[in-house]
Amino acid sequence: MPRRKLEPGLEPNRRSELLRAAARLFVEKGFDATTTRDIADAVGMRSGSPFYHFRSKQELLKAAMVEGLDAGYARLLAAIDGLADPEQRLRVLVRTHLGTLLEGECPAPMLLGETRALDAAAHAEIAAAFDRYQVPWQATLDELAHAGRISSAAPPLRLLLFGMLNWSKHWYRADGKLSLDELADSAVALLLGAPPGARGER
Amino acid sequence: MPRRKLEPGLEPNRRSELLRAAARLFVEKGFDATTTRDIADAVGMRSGSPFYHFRSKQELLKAAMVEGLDAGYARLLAAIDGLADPEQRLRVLVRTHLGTLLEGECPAPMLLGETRALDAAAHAEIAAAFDRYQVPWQATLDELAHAGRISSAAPPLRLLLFGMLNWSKHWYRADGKLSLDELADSAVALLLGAPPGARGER
DNA sequence: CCTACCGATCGGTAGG
DNA sequence: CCTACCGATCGGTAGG
Repeated sequence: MPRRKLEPGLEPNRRSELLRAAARLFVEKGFDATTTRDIADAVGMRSGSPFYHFRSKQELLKAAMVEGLDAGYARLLAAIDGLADPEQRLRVLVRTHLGTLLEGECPAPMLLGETRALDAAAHAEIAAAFDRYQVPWQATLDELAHAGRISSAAPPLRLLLFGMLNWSKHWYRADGKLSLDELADSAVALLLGAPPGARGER
Repeated sequence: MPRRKLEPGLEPNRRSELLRAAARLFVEKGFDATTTRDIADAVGMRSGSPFYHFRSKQELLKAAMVEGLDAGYARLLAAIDGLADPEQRLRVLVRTHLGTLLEGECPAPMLLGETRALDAAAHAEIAAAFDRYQVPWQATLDELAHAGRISSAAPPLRLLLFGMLNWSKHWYRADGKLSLDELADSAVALLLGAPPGARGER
């Protein structure tokens, strides 16, 4: 017996398959334009079956966002592990974030606009996940300010930075001339200005 | 006879009322979640009547975007009229754009994500309107680069700049501590770095 | 611009 | 996780 098709719920994979498909479709077509039938089709289920795994379409969105953000957070921590220089760390944060956003399967920040449909409790869970995600960013900006590389690390700076990165989802084309590395460099250069020692250490 | 209620089409106001209501609702609830009945209600019409003015819901979105962008463009030109200094002009462009976006009635850039629902012809019209809107920005950035105030005015810079401004729609609260002037200053400071002469001319 | 309406679709559920 | 289905809603239209 190769693999029982029955015994639902014992395949934890199905849940995350649904989540990934939902995230992709929500980004592609929007929350409202994506039907639960689309999501079911994408993973080879029948129309009613997603509701065995999730109570509602809203919960699918909430889970996709929270789990997507937490996965991105883990990727961030792994990428900056051991990097002591805040400038280098900023560069890695930016590049990793762009990778998640533009190449990854669950560009959670792009779904921010879709959360209109969610209730207050879901908003709170998502906000908490965003807060976690932003911790290493703010820490790095604080260090840069302390080192005099930027004039201030007040909150608007972090928000403007995320804005300039996240908006790239609207215009960046993977098949264009601009590579992700170059885009990351442009963003870091915009934030830090030209390197103080002319051509920098890297 | 105070005012004929009949004779439709002779009131050009109704069309722009529909457009303004549609833009506001599309931003608030999203294109798909906004029904043509919502839009009709918002201007006191019956459910079928918007279709007397617009062929489809899609055309309502397209018209709201194109006319919103062109109105913003006109506001931009009026605001920078006579400003010779590129740094001052950038500041005014940024502040005017934020005003349109965060206080105005038709924050067209925020509807960019909703255009998924439109066909290629509509996309082309909207892209043309965006191109018009960006002309004074690129010109100003080119001047700043020429004057040595920024190291390069290559296209990614303009796109990153729009991103950091447009994203503020997701987090900026008019009732918060940060004023629009302060936000504009933060954005300009991020782009230009600290003024070369320490505390600048303004 | 209104009335009356249609065909299609959608989120969700019962029961297995 | 499937079958079968419901109630509600939605974009759009005919005819005036």
